[in-house]
Amino acid sequence: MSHPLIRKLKTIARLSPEDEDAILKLPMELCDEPPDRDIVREGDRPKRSCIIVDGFMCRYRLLESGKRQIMAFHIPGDMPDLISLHLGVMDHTLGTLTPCRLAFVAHEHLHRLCRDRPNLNHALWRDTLISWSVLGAWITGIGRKPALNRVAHLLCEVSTRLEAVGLAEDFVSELPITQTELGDATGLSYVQVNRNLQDLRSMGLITLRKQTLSILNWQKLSEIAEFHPGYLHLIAHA
Amino acid sequence: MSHPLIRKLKTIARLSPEDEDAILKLPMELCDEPPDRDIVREGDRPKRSCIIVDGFMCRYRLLESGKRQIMAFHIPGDMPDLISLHLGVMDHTLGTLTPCRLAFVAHEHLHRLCRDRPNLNHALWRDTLISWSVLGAWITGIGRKPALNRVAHLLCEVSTRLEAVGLAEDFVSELPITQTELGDATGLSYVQVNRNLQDLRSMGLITLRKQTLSILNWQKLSEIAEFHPGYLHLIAHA
DNA sequence: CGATACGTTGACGGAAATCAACCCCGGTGG
DNA sequence: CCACCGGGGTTGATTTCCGTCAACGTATCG
Repeated sequence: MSHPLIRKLKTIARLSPEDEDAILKLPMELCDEPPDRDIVREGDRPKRSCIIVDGFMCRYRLLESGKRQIMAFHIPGDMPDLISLHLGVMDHTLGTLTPCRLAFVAHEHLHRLCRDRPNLNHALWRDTLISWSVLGAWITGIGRKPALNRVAHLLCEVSTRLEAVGLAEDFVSELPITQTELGDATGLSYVQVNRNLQDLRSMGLITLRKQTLSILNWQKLSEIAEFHPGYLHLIAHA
Repeated sequence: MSHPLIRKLKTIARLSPEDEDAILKLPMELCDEPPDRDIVREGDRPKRSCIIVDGFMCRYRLLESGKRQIMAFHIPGDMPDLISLHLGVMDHTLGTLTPCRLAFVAHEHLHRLCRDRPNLNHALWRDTLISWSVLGAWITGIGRKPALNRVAHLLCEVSTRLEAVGLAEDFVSELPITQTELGDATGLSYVQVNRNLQDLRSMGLITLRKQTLSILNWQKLSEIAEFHPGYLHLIAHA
C-alpha cells in the first residue's frame, strides 16, 4: 500500500512520480497514540504537523458551559494541523478519537517541500481550502437544517471521504464515532442523535452496528441530507 | 490612504516596502456594484479574484427549503474569493450586502505574486487560514451557544475586525447589515435577532441605530459572547 | 462478576421558530 | 404636498423541535 498522504492527495490533485517521491523522502517520525488524547492544544505553537496513518481524529473547541463543538473529523491520509504551518498559535484543539498511528513532519521540511514542488504546494493548498469548504457545509447544516438532515449529511460526507481513500466500499464503512461525538459535531444532544439514527434505520436507509455503517439507500439518504459532494472537490467527482 | 489590501494584510503579517510595492503594481480593474448582487455564484469557475475597496460582502449558501446560511461577512481590505485560486469551482455564492467598490485581479497575477514574494504568499495563506478559523468560531457559536451569546459574539467580531483596518474607533462602527442577514449568519430567525438585540440594548451594552453600532460595555459584551480574539490572529493582539 | 462506557427510551420543559400584526421612515409619483 | 408603498424593525401569541433529566439495557473488560 502506498503512503496514506499520497493516496489522499491523489483524490484531490494530480501528482507526478517526482511528487510522490518527494513525499516518500520526507523525514517522518511515526508515533502511536491512544484514543481521546489531545495531540495539539489551543495555545500551542507546534513546530511540526502530523499525517494520520491510521485512526480517526477530530478538532474541537470547548466552551465555558462545558459543551464541546467538534469542527472536523479527520481520517487516514489527512494532515489535520497544516494550519499551524502558517498561523503559529493553535486556536483550537486537535485530538484522537480512536487509537491512532501518526506520522510527524517538521515544519521546515514542509516549507521546503512547498517551495521546491509547486505542484505539491498547490495540492496542500487545495487540501486546506477543502477543509474550509467542509466547515462551510457543516455550518449550513447546523444553522439551517433540521436534526435528521444534519445527521444524514454527516453520514454521507464521512462515507464519501472514506470511500475516496479506499476505506469504504459498496457504501459500507467503519465508523468508530460515538453518538455523543456525532452530537458534538452536529450541534445536537446525543439523545437526539440516537433518535434520528433510529429514524434513518426505520426508514431502511442505513444500518449502524458495532461501528459499522452501511448505507442501504444512498439516493434517499443524500436527498434528505441535501448532500452535494461538489464541496469536497474530489477529482473523481469532477 | 494606502491600498485597502495592504492595510488589511498588515493587520495579520509584516510586509516589507517591496511587498507593498508589489501589491500596488498589481493590475487591477475597479468596478462598482449595487447592493444584493451576486459576484461569484456556486458552480462558477472564476479567473480572477476581488479585493473589497469599499462596502460589505458576504458568502452564503441557499437550501432547498429557501433558508439561507451566511458563512462569512467580508469588509474592506478582504479578498473573499482567494479560494477560487486553488479550488477552481465555487461551492458557494459570494455577493454584496451594500453598494461595493471592488478591485479585480487576474489569477495569473496572483500566482506570480505568490511565487515571487514568499512573504506575501505567507500573508495570503494566513488570511485564508484565518477565514477558516473564523468559520470555526461561528460553528462553535451556532452549534453550542444560546442566541444571546451568538449575537453578542458576532458584534464583537465584526467590531474588532473593523477596528483592525481602521473602520471603527472607540467601539463605534458602521454596521450596514439587516437583522435578517444577522439571522442568516447566526442561524437564528430575524425575530430572535431582534429580541436579543433588544436585550443587549436594555442591558446597556450596545446601541444600534441607523446602521451605527456602539459598544458601550465591551467587557460585559465579550464575556457574554465568550469572545476571545485570538482566533482572528491579529498582530496587534499577539 | 462488578464496573464502565455506550446505546436506547420515555417524560417534561424551554428556547427559539413561526405566524401575524403593526410601526417607522425614506422614496416616489400623482 | 401628501398619499402610497416597500423595506426594515418591533412586538405578541402560538407551536414545535430539541434539550434535559432520568432510567434502563447491553456489551466489553479487568
